[in-house]
Amino acid sequence: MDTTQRTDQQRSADRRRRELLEAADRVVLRDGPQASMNAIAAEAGITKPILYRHFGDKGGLYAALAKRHTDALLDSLRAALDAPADRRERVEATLDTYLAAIEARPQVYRFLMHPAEGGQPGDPGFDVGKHSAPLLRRMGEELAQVIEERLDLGPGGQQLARVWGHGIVGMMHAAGDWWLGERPCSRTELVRSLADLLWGRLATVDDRLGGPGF
Amino acid sequence: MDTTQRTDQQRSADRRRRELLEAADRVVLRDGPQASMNAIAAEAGITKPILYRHFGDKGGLYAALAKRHTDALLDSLRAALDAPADRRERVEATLDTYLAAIEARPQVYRFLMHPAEGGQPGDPGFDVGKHSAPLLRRMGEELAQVIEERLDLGPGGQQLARVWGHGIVGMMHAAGDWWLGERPCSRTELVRSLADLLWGRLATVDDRLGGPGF
DNA sequence: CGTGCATGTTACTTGCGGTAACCGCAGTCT
DNA sequence: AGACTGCGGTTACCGCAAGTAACATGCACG
Repeated sequence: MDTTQRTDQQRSADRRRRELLEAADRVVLRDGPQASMNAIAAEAGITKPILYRHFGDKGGLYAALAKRHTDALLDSLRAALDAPADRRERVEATLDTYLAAIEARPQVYRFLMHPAEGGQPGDPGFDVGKHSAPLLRRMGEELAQVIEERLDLGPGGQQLARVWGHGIVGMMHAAGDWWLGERPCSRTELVRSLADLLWGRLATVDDRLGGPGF
Repeated sequence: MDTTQRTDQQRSADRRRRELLEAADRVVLRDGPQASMNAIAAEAGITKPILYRHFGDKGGLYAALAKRHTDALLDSLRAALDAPADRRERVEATLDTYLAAIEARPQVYRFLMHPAEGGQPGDPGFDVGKHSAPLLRRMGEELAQVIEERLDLGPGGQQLARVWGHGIVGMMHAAGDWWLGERPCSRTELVRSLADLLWGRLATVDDRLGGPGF
């Protein structure tokens, strides 16, 4: 019964944790990445120290929250990647899925990408080595794995796949970020342009008249 | 004489400003993106309010500092872009230049990429819409311009060039960030892999045996 | 009943961005 | 000379957010 009690407690703790995460989600969706711990606690109907008991520090809460969204997004991306179509179509579907996601919930997206990692706690041991958003890294690694699994890249293929994974993800991210800010064209146009880039059009397009090309 | 006096003052103010920027540079190089205004002021041998008189707020100082480095980096990139060689070589040179820069001074690079934009001033009007690092945007626009100037992309070419500019820059950035953290290969290898990606190898490589390719 | 133990609170500390108010010294005007 | 002004500088402060210590409460178990 000690065990049953433990599990009971653990269950309730997990439920609580989820409620807290959903509250955090709501407030982040409303206030953006600058959501304060106080605000999140208030939204959850409790006070700060409980948050800290559950998540350690803000980074912990961020990590938990990010994991949820990242997992969800990665699931969508995997689905697009696994669709029964040719390579180009799958690439386009994946790009479109990502762009649709960031378009649908820009606030969450910004939170994931810009954790505002600066730490000014008395303790300077905050991990400064952490820099870019974990989301990018995870997407990069994931894509790398898919590439490596499915394409025959020859010797050194694993490394090449990782470079490509991170590179493609970065391309998607930067273009998406820019597009989200300026909305210079439709989503489908953007997808086509990026896919064209990935398909090597940069290498084959002609120079402009009167000078050496790019 | 009013004018001469004004210019004198302006000169000295500009000199001061430069000194301050160099001090800020030093401390950012030492402490990373989390450098505090106090620390910067101390390094410059003065106190906070002067910094604020010169730069308005932290964002202003960041912007000034970022402009310096961004300008310098963009100059290098332009040089690489303008080298007398064929397109592929120029692309590789550009990638290598960027990677060499971030490799040489990772702290500055992190500062530029992650301004820790969160604003908690009493004034809530802080521009939350600003998100990703201006450096990325500027590089993207710059590259877009070069692409648009030199390549004949047909109708809609300007838009395509911008997408590509931001996309390529993002690819470079994400791959570089990952590489800087894990150092999985040499810089030249990374450059080759990225250039291969840009050259459309993704589209032409064979599927792995036994399943549909990526 | 009292003893754990998890849950919750209030009240505090620290450190940062940002500002107000004051200081002192050049030069200038009368 | 002596009051006026502008500018580089400082101290001392506000507000706010992260994070913590210490105290309160409810509930199972012996």
